[in-house]
Amino acid sequence: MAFSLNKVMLIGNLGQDSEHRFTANDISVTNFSVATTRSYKGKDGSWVNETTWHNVVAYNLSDFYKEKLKKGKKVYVEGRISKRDYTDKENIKRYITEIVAENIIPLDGSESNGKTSDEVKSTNDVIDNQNKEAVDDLPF
Amino acid sequence: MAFSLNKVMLIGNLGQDSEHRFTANDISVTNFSVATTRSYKGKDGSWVNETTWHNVVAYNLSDFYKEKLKKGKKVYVEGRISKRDYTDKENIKRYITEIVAENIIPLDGSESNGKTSDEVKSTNDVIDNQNKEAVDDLPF
Amino acid sequence: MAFSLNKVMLIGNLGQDSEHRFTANDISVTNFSVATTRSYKGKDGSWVNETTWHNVVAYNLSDFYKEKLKKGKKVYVEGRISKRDYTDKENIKRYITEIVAENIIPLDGSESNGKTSDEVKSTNDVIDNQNKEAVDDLPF
Amino acid sequence: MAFSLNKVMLIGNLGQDSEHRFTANDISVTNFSVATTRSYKGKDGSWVNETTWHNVVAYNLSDFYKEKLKKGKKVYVEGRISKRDYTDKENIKRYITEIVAENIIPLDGSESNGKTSDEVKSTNDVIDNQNKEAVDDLPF
DNA sequence: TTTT
DNA sequence: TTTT
Repeated sequence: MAFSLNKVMLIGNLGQDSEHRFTANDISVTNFSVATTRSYKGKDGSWVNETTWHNVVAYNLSDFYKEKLKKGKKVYVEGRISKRDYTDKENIKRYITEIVAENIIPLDGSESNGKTSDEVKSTNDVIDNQNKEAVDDLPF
Repeated sequence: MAFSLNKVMLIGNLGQDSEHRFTANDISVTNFSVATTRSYKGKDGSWVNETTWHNVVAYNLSDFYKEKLKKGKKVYVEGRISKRDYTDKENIKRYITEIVAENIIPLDGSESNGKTSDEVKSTNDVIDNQNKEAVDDLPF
Repeated sequence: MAFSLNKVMLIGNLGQDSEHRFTANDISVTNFSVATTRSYKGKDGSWVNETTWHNVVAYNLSDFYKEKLKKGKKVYVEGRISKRDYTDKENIKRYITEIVAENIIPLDGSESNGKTSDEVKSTNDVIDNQNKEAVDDLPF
Repeated sequence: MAFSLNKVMLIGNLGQDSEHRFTANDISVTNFSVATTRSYKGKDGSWVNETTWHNVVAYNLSDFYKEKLKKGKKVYVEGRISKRDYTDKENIKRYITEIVAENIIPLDGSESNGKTSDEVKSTNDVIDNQNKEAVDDLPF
């Protein structure tokens, strides 16, 4: 079935600097968490803030994006919901829900990084590599 | 911080009939699961189908929608990602990720249900009740 | 500035069969229009239906999709807003707003077309060709 | 038909300060334009930037949002595509495509405006007034 | 657990 | 011009 849609769009701030590693296949993997907050009026009429933390994983990000993904920075993330399970050290099966990023837009001021848009290229180009076959078999 | 975005859009099929219950506060709660499938080329060049099951919860759905949400039916769901934890019967803390539906569009043929659009009203109207204060304090 | 987002998502029905042509560069161009309808309560309390027609253009669609895009069929279209101008036969400058499709999902029953998913491939693969350089220079 | 979807999501910068007026019915109307830019590789291999200007209209915005919508500011706009026609001063029938905003998120640094989130309330609350009947009969 |  |  290729006739389905699984799309997530987030705008929020990073809780920590993003973390980077490489797989045995030399795929770059970036992880970071994004907070979104919903405000609603509670029973007593006061506003309540409810924060949700989203675990995001991005493959083959360029250094340009890695440097942008720092603690506190605001970012737009578009991707898909992915679920996987693992067994923790206490031998309990755990389930994880992650957002696999397919497009990232840094939303904070540029702080004059000296890069031209020619150097940066489109975000889409940077991330579309995730669909390469090797990535699809990553062990996570 | 109300300046964030947490949006999910799904198109997929229900794995089972939706389930309905009422809370002590008389809030109608509907649960169902939606499958989305991603196809990608595996290492050996053949197409691989990867299905993700999404748990969806909708508040205060009208009977019209409840009747549409049957096993196998295709549906569009727009909502937000919500996470909560609970302790299972073995006293293990478990985390759940759900989609809280804010808009639902049935995508299957009408099968001539005889309702006029005046009777049905807008989906948005039906679901926007979820933002009523009572709902925000549901115990789940 | 590559740090922007221009995304459109439609679910609606085709008003007519899609039309197909090829450019001098041998790029396949598909055009069709999609209706979306919004219902709202008018001043007198009765429901009013307001239909908007969206002009959609898709590049390099496979025959599989071309055959699906027939009058009356329901479809999901994801793409971007594009504007262009031209001078009509009365020498008046006209402006056109189109949706350039980047993903299409047929939403109507399959009517047993006999194709396997291996033959069909992912919609994304089919349409991602639009980003090839040749397409970006199409004379419209 | 309430079974359709017409959704637009933009992230871009305002070309000018937003403009505000009131209708005879005392509905606040805010207009502004947002630029999005797409980068693609042209035939000669160099990057080409293609900017699209989107006309956005928002109803019943609070002063808080009006003050944020200034020239150059970055903003997220979610809404629907709306088309209307009018006859210009040369008696030519013209067609306009606008984005009717249903959610707006200012994306630039807060510059310490001294408002608490309690004062600001949710963006959604601010804008959902647009669905009030009076608005639906605005003469444009 | 669905669907094509 | 579609659909429910």
